[in-house]
Amino acid sequence: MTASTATRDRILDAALQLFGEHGFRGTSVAAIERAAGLTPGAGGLYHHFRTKEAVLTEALERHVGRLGALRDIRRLFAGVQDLEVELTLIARYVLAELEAEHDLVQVLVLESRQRPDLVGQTVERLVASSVTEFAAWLVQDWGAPAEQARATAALALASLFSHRLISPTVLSTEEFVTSWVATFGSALSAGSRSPL
Amino acid sequence: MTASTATRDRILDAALQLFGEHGFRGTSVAAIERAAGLTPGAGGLYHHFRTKEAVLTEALERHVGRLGALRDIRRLFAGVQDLEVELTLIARYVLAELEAEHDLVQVLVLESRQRPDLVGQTVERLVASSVTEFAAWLVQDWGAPAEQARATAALALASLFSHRLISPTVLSTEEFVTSWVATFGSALSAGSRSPL
Amino acid sequence: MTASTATRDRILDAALQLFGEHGFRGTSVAAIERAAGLTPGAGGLYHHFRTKEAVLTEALERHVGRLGALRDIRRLFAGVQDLEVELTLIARYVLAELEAEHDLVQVLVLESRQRPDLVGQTVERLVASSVTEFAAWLVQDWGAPAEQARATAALALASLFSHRLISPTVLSTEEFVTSWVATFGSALSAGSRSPL
Amino acid sequence: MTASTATRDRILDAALQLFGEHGFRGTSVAAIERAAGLTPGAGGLYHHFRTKEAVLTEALERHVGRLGALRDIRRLFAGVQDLEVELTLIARYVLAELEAEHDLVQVLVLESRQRPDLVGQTVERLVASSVTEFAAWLVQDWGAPAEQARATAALALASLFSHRLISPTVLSTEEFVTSWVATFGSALSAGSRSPL
DNA sequence: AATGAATGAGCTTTCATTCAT
DNA sequence: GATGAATGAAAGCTCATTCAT
Repeated sequence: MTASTATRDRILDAALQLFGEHGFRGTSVAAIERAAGLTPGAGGLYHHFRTKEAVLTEALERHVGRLGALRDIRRLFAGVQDLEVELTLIARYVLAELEAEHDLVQVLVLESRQRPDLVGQTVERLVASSVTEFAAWLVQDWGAPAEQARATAALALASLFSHRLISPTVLSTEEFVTSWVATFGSALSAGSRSPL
Repeated sequence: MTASTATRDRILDAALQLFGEHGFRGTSVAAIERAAGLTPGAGGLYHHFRTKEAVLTEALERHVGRLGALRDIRRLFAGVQDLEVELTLIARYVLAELEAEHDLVQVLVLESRQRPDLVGQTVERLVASSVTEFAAWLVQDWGAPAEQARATAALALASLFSHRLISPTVLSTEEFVTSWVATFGSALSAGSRSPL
Repeated sequence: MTASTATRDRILDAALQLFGEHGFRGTSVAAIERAAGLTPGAGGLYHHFRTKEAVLTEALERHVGRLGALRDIRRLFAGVQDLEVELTLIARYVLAELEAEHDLVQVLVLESRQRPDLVGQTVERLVASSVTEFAAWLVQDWGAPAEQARATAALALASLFSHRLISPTVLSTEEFVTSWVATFGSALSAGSRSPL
Repeated sequence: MTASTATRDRILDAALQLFGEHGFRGTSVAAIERAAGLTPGAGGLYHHFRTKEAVLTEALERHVGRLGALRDIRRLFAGVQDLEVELTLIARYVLAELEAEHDLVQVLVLESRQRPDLVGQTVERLVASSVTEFAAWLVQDWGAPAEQARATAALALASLFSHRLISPTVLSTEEFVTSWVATFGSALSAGSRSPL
């Protein structure tokens, strides 16, 4: 079972990376086996998973937990006092998470249309809970009006999600973060004074 | 020539839609032929295109021009006087364009990793020019400081690009637009007074 | 009909050459059309021939007549008096004919197994009549014993047919001819004196 | 390994035969599979060979060694004393070899134009070494003058190579051999007395 | 647990042939 | 007489999956 588990994990990691690089259809079972150190094409994968699809499902389940860390925003950044400092920390943290789980993100992007049930729901849940957490933090720690908080949180996260489209071609990550903090910092300040 | 051109166009349209739905690899030539009204599997497509890949290339070329309309921001929305009104128009316009060319956007997202030369460059050019145009508009019409304009424009467009991730699950499009206008409107007002 | 005949002939010539180069199956109708100056793939060939096979049949018929010239040995080389001189002329003539109709020879070689009825019989007839003519010449002009003449003629022609296998790698054509004349010249002299 | 090797060999044998009968292009992978006892069209062949072309290459390599036996002329027929007896043995041996490896010979003939590098060189090497061996035997055992020996050997083998064109239509194999021995026997005798 | 072999279904592409223009 | 378009059939090859060893 020890060896078994090790192989299982190697398969899952290899698969997620390959799925992220070439998509689900673009990745053959043989390629996964090769990347996991098994003989390609010999079907060794099927001792650990019933189908190729099951590999995807389990790989997502296994990795999605980590991205869930986005939900911990409130816990992680409570009590720093200064809005701009905290926003900067959050932006860097979210971008770092997205980067660390880039394979996963890529799979989610690539496969969400093909597997709305499996992947689509995962994405929705992830986005929804992140927004909710972010919004709650804005309300609790910074006294943002509830109506506005959710919308601002959604917008702020939305722009972070598109970071890869902007950086590094159009803007460096640093400039991106600075601008992000300034924009949403000022929006929040303005908002608290006179909510939309 | 009439029938020929008609079939060609039908193939291109069908292909782009299918590529957007199932990706390039996930779309068979037979499926494209069927969607274009040809006998599936009979290879009729090859009377119009040398390879399946050539279909992708031409479909992108043909449709990218339209999305290029994003570059016309300055021309379209000059002279409305009121910042909030103009921003609202812009947001709606960009979202409508993204929606109208959703097949294309989807293909760009799905295939940009597999075909960095063909698709990746297209995306980069599209994003870069949109940001540039938007920034120029901010500077010329609203006196935004040049340094800040580019960063704000990038951020504003980035959040629009992620709209589909947010709406309708988390926020309705209307709420999204309202919030977007408020956020970037206030950021710009604040920015002009005291640039970063 | 004039233009028609011209196109017909161009098709036949182009086809025979291509068949010789790439075989019957290896030559597409489109390739023949292109080589004949028609639009490839447009089926123009079918205004002149019912099928691709018919092109082969007619091309063979048309060209086989020329190779038949091998049968004219007797007429061409009667009365030169000197055996070695005449044999040299014959060798060169046969090799030149084989070279001139090399496309045809190649087709006969390539397709004789696939089409024993069409091609195989042609080859057999060609070989048989050449041998007969050559033997008759040996008997009439050089007094070779009839029993031996046919066998020697067969052997002599057989080695000429393999000339391409030998020249130029192993022997130059000149050396080949010289040796051929010496060999069969001496065989005939020896034979007439003391038949096998 | 047993089953594997058996299937591999069955594929190679089936392929060579089919290539000889219908040529390389005329033989489908499915046909080879069927002839080798695999499910036609299922691609089982590709577990043993990377491409159809690789099957040809390996089949040639595997069988060419046997035809190489033509090079053993000297060793096989040393010391029989009587020229006519030895020539008869040689003729029968070479014809038997050509007959035994008729599939191979046929492939070499059919494909030498399409694949000059793979097949053409094989043929050239085979012919050249046969001629060289035959000539050496003539020189060593029968004192033939070196200049003449090579040319006579080339001619003698050339006529054997064309045997199939002659027999059985024009001459029986027996008559062919008898005539061959007489012709080249007398040429050699004449040659030794008065070399060209 | 891993492998070599096999298979059914699918893929992209080619091609001989037909037909309306 | 020639062309553009279409089609049925088949080609070489890939692949997810199964199974005996």
